[in-house]
Amino acid sequence: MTMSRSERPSIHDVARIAGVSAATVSKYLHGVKTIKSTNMKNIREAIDALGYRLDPLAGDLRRERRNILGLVVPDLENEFFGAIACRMELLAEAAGYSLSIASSHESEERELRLIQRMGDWRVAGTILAPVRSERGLGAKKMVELGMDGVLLDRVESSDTHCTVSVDNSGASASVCRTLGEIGHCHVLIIGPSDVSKSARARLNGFRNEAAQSFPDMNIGVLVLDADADIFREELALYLKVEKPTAVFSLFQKGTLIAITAFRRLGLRCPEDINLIGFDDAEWMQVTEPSVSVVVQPVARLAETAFKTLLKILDTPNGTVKLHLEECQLVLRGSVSLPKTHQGRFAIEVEPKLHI
Amino acid sequence: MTMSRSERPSIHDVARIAGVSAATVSKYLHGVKTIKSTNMKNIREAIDALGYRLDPLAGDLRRERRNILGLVVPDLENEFFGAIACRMELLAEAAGYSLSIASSHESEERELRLIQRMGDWRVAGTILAPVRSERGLGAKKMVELGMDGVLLDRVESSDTHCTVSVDNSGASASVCRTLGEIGHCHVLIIGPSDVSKSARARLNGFRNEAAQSFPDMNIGVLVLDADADIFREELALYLKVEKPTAVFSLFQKGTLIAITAFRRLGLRCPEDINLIGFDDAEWMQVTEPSVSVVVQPVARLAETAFKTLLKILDTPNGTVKLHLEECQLVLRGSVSLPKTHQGRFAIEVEPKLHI
DNA sequence: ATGAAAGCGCTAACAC
DNA sequence: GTGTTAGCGCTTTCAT
Repeated sequence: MTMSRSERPSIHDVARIAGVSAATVSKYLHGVKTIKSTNMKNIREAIDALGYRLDPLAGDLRRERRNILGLVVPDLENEFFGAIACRMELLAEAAGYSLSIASSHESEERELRLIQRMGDWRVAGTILAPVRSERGLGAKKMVELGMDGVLLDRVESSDTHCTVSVDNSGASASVCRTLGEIGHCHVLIIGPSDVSKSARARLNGFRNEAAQSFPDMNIGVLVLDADADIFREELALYLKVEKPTAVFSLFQKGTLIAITAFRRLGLRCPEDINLIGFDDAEWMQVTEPSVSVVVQPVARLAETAFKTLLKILDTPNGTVKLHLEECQLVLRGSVSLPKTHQGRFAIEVEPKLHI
Repeated sequence: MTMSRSERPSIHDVARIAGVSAATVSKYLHGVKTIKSTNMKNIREAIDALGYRLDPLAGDLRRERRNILGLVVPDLENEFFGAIACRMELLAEAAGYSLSIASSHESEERELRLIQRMGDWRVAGTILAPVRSERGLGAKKMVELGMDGVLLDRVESSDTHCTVSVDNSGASASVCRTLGEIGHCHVLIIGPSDVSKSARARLNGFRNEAAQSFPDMNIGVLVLDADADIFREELALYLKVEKPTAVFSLFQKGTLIAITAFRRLGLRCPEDINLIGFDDAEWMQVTEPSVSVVVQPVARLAETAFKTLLKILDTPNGTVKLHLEECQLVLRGSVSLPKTHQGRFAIEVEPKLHI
């Protein structure tokens, strides 16, 4: 009773031992119910005896559509995308797919190559969190190759893709309203160097809300375009000279830099200056003061993107659509809150530490 | 000039158009030099005309050994393993492999299933960062399935696998020496609930060094076994009652909790109490005070593990071996440093902020 | 309810 | 140098 010629038993080995054909074993393995029970028993026993396991790769080669999904994120070292990857992994698994995870290391050229590679693997669908936007190199390539997929997180609406993103603009408007209502008339916004869609949406969301609700608000903008240390000095200079009463950081790194800048200037927060950051992190609850932040709904983001992808795979002619997930503004020690406050977004004040 | 029957051109389409056989195209694609230059040209043109791309899956099915490597880590949300995954991705790519990344979500049962799955895919080799240790479910399964691979990061030496890890024990000894030389006689060590090999090595490394060099040092140990908030209260109670002069946290979360506990008790750091944490993070340079830490050499860890794996794939009978990578103790504000200090490990005092 | 046969796209042995 | 042939391990008609 020897195996074909390879190390590992194939479906034919199982078939031979069970006294049926490979086709029947294949059916058994795929849950086809119309199999004589004696055969089922024989097959089961043969599988156990051999320790047989289906080779997903071989199946995928034969199948019209492969059971593989691709995920491309800008950076796996980033906790946010790490969390996204974690969720996707579970979701893909639950849906019977393998997930191929890759990261573009914040390079659009690499993003392009990764999309190409996903295409090479003929993945059934791809979730792309682009480096830049829905019009970046990767998204274009997906169209060019006719690949199904959804765009995630640094995107606005697109007419070629379904996109899933956080409501950056709305969340920033909420931040603006919060600061405005407290009475801040001069806010400095600090943003990342890259011109990612989300950063721009955050900036514009704030500006538009200010223009509408607080026309007198003075808004400064500083962008980190070189070294972090240089940026910190620029920031310190601005704080010293212009004396804004609040800082809104559009990205985690900026939030960190702002705190260190405050400390070096001897600025007390929230007494001398207030701070709100976009995107939460564990350490932000531990700094002195703890940082008020816009919390992004990572899990919901992943789920929406995934469900949308499955829907696209089901119905290739689905409508192209933008999904927006709402954020939550969590106020902590870095903002001096007045007695009453109300905003369109959920606001949680000094929550229990979730470490 | 029609393609076989599939959407995408196959190697046969290229062959037909170029007027050669598929075998020749295959050779061309794999860099075989002995091809008539007119044929090379024709092949190149056919490939361009069709937009042909090699299907790695089909090739892998045929090949004796697949060009896929597996990476299993405990948690992708964890920056440390995110960084590991990032490096591995690049290394695998450079070596001509696809990398399949999966995370066990800190569950040994899941780890087992993931190893099984890597086996199903017949990956050429697997890098496993186990949930528990070199004797966990995943490592056992690898042996059972005869899978080649190396174990990474929560491991000591094993006689079934090559293992790559940080010198936890040595780094902790260095921490012990540092604290002892400063004059601390009562140190509280806080550890994670899980009984991971690294946590145990860190604890023992400290204890052994203390036993040898500072026999009078009083060492308390507190383990986080339930909720973080409960743990913080236990910690606060210990600090208040036992009054240790230094805390050594074996894990990031513990470091965070220690800082908040200090603040709530009104303990000034480093005046009233010193703190050293194992494993660095960006925010640790921003807290007040900044946290002294043992920095793990992530990049070197990944490289060593990867190189070791390649060596194993080359020479199946290589010697089983433990690779230890040295850590670096970085002293920041949370430790009150005396004038002179020397240790076996590199010590960097108050470095420039790298944000 | 089952099996024979064809083939997914590629590679490898070997003959020419 | 190049082509022929024979699969890799599986799925999928389609006939029985």
